[in-house]
Amino acid sequence: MERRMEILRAIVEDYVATHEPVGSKVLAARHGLSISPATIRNEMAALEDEGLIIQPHTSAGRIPTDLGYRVFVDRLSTVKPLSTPERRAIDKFLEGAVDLDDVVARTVRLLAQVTHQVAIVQYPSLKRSSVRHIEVLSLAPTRLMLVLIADTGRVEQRVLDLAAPMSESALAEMRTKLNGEAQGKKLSALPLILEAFEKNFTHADQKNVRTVVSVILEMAIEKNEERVVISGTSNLARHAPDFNESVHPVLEALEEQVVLLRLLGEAVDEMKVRIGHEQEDKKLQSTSVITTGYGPTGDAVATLGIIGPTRMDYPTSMGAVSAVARYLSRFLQEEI
Amino acid sequence: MERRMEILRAIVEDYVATHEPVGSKVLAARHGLSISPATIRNEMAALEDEGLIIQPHTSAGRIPTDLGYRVFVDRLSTVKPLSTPERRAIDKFLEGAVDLDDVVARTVRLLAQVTHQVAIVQYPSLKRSSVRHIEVLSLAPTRLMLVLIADTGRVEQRVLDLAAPMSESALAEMRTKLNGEAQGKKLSALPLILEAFEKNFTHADQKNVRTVVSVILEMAIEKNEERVVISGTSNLARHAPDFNESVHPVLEALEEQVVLLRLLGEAVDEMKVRIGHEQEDKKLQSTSVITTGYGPTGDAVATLGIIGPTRMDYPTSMGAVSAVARYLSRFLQEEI
DNA sequence: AATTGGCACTCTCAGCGAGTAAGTGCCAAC
DNA sequence: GTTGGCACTTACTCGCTGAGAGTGCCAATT
Repeated sequence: MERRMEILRAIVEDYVATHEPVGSKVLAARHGLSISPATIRNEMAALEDEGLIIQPHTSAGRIPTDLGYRVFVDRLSTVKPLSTPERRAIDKFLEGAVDLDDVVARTVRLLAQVTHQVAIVQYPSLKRSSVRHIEVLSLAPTRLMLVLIADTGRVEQRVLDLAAPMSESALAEMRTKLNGEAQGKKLSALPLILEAFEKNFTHADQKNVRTVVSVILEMAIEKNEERVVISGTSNLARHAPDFNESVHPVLEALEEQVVLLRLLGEAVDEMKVRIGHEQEDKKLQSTSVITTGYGPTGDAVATLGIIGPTRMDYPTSMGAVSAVARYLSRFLQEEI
Repeated sequence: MERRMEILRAIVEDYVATHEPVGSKVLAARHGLSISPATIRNEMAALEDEGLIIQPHTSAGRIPTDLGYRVFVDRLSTVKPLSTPERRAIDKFLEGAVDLDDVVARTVRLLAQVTHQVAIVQYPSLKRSSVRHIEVLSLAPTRLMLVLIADTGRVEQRVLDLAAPMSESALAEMRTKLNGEAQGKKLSALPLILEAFEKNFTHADQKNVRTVVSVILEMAIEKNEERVVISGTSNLARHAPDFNESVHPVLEALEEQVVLLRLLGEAVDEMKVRIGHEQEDKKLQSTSVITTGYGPTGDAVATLGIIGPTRMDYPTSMGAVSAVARYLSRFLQEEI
């Protein structure tokens, strides 16, 4: 049994490296297995019965099935660590970042470059952020700008029009009370906290305050609650033949925010690998996705990952994803 | 001569529609040209001498060269207007937009959808914007946030750390004077205007003020001065065989901001078409690019456009690009 | 002088058959 | 349980051929 798994491992590694179905003879030769091709053939027949490998046609070697990759990945004890120059590259890539947008943009490019796959990085989730500061600016008598700054570094802003002008003193009062109520609180708690907020104000101001509160809630909860950036789509075309006929459906799927968000899922700490048909999305069933959470505090506040052909180098890719997430978390902790 | 151009037009239209080299016989049949295939063959030989069409091989029909498309486009007197449902779709697409980010994001998706090509939209250029408001927020004793609001709707923000704390009154003074100096001025004029700005302050504050000014200049001039968004890359894969062998280099080029910016060029009002090898970028020489400027005031403050295979429907695509730019300009004028 | 029909010529493309190489499954021997 | 041997299956690569498309050119026509 153990030997059979060893053979599966060899098949996966060989196939990933060569992109060609692997036969019993080359397997015996190339890997240091001290057994004959005939024995390997017997084991291969068993592996095929178990649904872990198939032959594309009778006279060809074997290739792993999605299930085969799954077993391969599950039996991995360690992911491959990055090389020193790679680690240095990460440091250099991140070091000049000036704000969150910049960090995220750099990270996604970095991840695409290191893995040679499509990379996706989610912004820290507003849901898991707390309010650091809410600012209210008066741009014109009936026009305000709201700026919401979260502890994860996210900054959301919106311009809004008021029905009636608001005095500078009322504005200042609102600003103070708003921060008094909201600072340090989870964004997801804001609807409850600000429910009757306008009661604190004179009747004349209540309508305006209500408008402001509704926009704040919109920023915090409804609107682009989750943001995702993507990079390295050209890598898809590089291993084009891997995808059933065409990269088109894959590209199409990656253009939809909804799909990406579902792909990343709820942010959790441990690394997740979804292989081929384990994916719900039909268009992505010739791809595998590796994701992991990241966050300044150690708790995951968002997810990042890569998408590539099912025939990918899982140990190396998993190593890269995990390393980039770790570097990013540390960077956020120090800088934001 | 006129007839010869008529034949070129027919070849281009036929080839764009069918994707197949067009021969003299079908040309005579399909288009209402009242001349015989033999005559057409003579004219075709002439067109080939002029470098406007070629045959892929001896026994095939003719296809237009880049130069052929160029002549075809230059002789277009009118672009094709959009259909009513298309126009309605544009209105509907834009109407719910809440801020500039939203408008730009919707526009780029819209343009990709209408043209079935890759769409790119540049944010209004900061260079061509004026200062509407500069805000300075105190997040912590030595930590400020600067918000720069431009008249084109762009909002840039940055967090910075001060070397020493700054009093609330000094901050207020800086805010007032900053707006006094800068409001209404072109962003490109800021370096000159703020050159000796710190002289207005007490010696104790000068260092901090200098820091703030340098960050403002960075926001206004150096950093992401130009931003570009892109959409519809999956459309590339749809007409994949059009590109020399692979979409890979094209996708690669489109991932580089620098390339995109060069592609869009300086914002100018009139529509520009660049065809195949007219492009400087080697990777894009199997594509054509259609761009035009847009802006709330009628003056172009930025550029938008599409990228597709050289074999594209120019009249329709040009119509769509121009229409979307017009709608966007009007929307910005009303809303921002 | 321009246009047209006819025709020989060229070239691609699809289909076919044969030979080759790879790899398997099975069986008998170890 | 492992191994070597062997017959069998199948994809892939050529070269070949015939069909089809389209041209260029020439002589006849208007």
